[in-house]
Amino acid sequence: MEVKTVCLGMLTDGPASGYDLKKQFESTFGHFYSAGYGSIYPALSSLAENGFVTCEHIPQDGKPDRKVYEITSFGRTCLLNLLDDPEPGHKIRSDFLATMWFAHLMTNDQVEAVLDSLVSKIEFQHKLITDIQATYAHEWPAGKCFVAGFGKTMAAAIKKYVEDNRHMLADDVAQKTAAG
Amino acid sequence: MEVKTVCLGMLTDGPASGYDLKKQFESTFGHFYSAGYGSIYPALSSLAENGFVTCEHIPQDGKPDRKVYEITSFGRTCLLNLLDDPEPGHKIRSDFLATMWFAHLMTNDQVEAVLDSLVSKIEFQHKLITDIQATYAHEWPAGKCFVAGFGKTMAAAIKKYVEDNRHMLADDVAQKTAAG
DNA sequence: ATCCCCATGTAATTTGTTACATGATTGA
DNA sequence: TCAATCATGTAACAAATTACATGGGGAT
Repeated sequence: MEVKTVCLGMLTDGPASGYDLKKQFESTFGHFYSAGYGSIYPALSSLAENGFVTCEHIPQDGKPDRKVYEITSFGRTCLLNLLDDPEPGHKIRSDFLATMWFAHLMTNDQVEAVLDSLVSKIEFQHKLITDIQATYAHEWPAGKCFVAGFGKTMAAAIKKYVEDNRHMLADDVAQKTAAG
Repeated sequence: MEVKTVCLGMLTDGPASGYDLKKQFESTFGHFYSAGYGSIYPALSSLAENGFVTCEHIPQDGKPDRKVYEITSFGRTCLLNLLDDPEPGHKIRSDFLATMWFAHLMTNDQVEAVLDSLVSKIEFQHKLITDIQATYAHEWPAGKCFVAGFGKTMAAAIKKYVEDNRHMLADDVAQKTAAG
């Protein structure tokens, strides 16, 4: 699913600016989808050009005009078609796991540092989702609750797996050292 | 981490062709990193051009020459540097979760179909890792065991989460129907 | 017959990332 | 005074995906 489609979907919750959408990409979508301004702004322009959304320019003092986008009924219809894929992807691109695959080529300290970094990122992610849930979950439809719960469950599973199994890696390095 | 680096790393297990590496991307790397021929062949050419690997052309009858690549000691040194990043990424790009985020815009049947598709993909992935473990785990260093275990644990956690929580989504659609 | 496996590669296209460019307001 | 927040956008670049192009051998 491209950034365009996600932006269009986000606008079903009400009108918003590119800046607003970026915040949503960082918060609620942070654990499964990312997009920067360089993708969002062109996506919104393109959506507006093609009549999926309308754009209202709101002048502000000292800042560029705030451009608030609103989904059109045409946009809504198209969104439903775009969401219709019965087999949406779920892809992991993990440099972390790729690195661990080659752990035997690294020093114990390097491996430990990588593991620590992952755990702290995952803890941050878990906390972020928890905070967002506390604020918004009461007004969310089931799908959003499902997604947030998914993120927390994965974060918890990753943390537990790493903590339960990181000793394997240390042991392996120790053996290398003993053998070498 | 780019495809080039992963290919270089794979070659530390011994000489291999692009075709061989592709199989590895589909099997052991399947759950966390993907690459097609369109990325792999150019990556190997580039590695050879820059002296990270050597290439032996093995003539075959009826088929194109098999090109077997072997890592050089220079390539090995560079690989260690490339693996040195203490904060490797771990990114999810989930059209599945994005779709579920908008579940309230979809019909119950659509949501169910998406969920079924994910579960069957995840089951396939879990089985694939299990089969590979059965064949290779005894000769694997700890890092590879860690990565395979990670994949299985995630697959199991996803399956359980979806099965335990999919009723939420059905209920939500039922409410929509009752309300509309 | 037909399909899958073997085996390589290029080129066009799509997509996204990063760096650049600007600049006022607000709170610590 | 310094960092963060607000607010937009373009252009260059990097990277990967997809489609195209070829073709024999072996199994069912």
